[in-house]
Amino acid sequence: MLQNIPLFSNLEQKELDALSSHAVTKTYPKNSVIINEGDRTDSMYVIMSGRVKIVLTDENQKEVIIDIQHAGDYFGELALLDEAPRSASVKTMENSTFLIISKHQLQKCLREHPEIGIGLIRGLAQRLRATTGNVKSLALLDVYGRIARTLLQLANEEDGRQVISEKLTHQNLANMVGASREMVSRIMKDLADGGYIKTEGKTITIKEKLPPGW
Amino acid sequence: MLQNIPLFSNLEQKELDALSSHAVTKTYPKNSVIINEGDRTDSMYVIMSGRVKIVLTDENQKEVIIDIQHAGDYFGELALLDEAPRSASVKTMENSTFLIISKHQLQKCLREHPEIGIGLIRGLAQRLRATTGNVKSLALLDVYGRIARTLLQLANEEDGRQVISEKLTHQNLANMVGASREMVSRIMKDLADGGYIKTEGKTITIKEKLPPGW
DNA sequence: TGTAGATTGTGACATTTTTCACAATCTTCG
DNA sequence: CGAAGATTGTGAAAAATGTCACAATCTACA
Repeated sequence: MLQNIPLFSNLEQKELDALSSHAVTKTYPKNSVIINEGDRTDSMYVIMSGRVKIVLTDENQKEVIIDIQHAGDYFGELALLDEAPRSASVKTMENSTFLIISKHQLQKCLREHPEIGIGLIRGLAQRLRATTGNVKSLALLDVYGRIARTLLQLANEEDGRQVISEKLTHQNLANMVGASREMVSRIMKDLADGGYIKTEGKTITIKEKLPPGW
Repeated sequence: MLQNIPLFSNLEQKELDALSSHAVTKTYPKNSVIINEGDRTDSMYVIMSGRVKIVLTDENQKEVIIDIQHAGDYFGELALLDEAPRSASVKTMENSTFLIISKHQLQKCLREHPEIGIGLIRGLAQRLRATTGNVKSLALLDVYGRIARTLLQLANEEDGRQVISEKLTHQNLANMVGASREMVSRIMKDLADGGYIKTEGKTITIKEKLPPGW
């Protein structure tokens, strides 16, 4: 299973076995909290199946979703680099199972396979760029612009069409762009009415280039 | 000079010499653009003197300031990790001089001194946490809250008082929190009137705990 | 030391976004 | 299948924030 994960893909079979034999596999039901912002836990999690959201939460439980991850993705790796508390929470959006690798275990593995470290760092750089992009959106775009950007980022080319297969409620989208659920509903409706997107079942297709400023 | 920079502080004198002898020192006047978001340059810059702002810019020149850096700080290190274009621009806020280290040069140095890599990574982790905190503010706090948070972050303890020595215009602050200059003026005035902060010359003192929600 | 340019303060309005309150659909799963 | 719970759509009103337009200070430097 691990060999499908880019981060570990160039480990040999026996290393993979070593890693997974020392790691714990655990399954959580939908809506479980896996990591709590502020906690001082330090394991890294590889998603074997399911889906999670990485969130920042308010004292009033208002949340921002900074990422949604799927099987093959991993989170919690920041704890490897310092002793700081968790910077975000992670919650399952579906029944999900994880491979949980302890900091100790992973560090051992890193010493033997420095190339994993490189991968980890590259991933970190990507996350920083993505998060920086988020700041840019939040500070410079209005709600419409943020939604448009988010939709485009979620979309994958599928025979000439940009398709979003991620199952998202308006509330989810709202939490991703830092806006109210109602605002998202209205804008999604406008986009659909304008012929820019089409919702079929749970997938959204972007039909035309989204209008730049509306 | 380099030995005062934490990142390089545990290099021996001759390494420092080697690094700086292969690096270029350059001075730029106030308001120069050092790095342009989107460019594919890949040097790292150490600030020897002066002050810069790391900014994200709009097509209409509206900007967000994601960081302000001083002598001893460094930027541009993300380019070491991948081939991606610059994720932000850097502009001098004052006449500033930099030590410019090429990617090639730094990589050589890294091979000989892996501990520098560790420092670099730690710094990266910190930046990611800081940027994540920024997203949280932008998405969950109103302008007042974002200003309060920014002021507290800029402040340093100085004989029992929280003092901000950074010289900031309201426009700067506005660009840091993603708000209009006028909004910042009004809120700063309210804070002063309420006795929460006091501006003396160019330094701001936070007199009392800032009211949580106002 | 003056003065041009930058910065700040502020009222009046315009715009954007949120909030509230329901009704109307969907979905899920016992 | 059917009911409970989630999700969506929408109008009206409130709240937050931005914009504009100046006047009043500051500040830097020629």
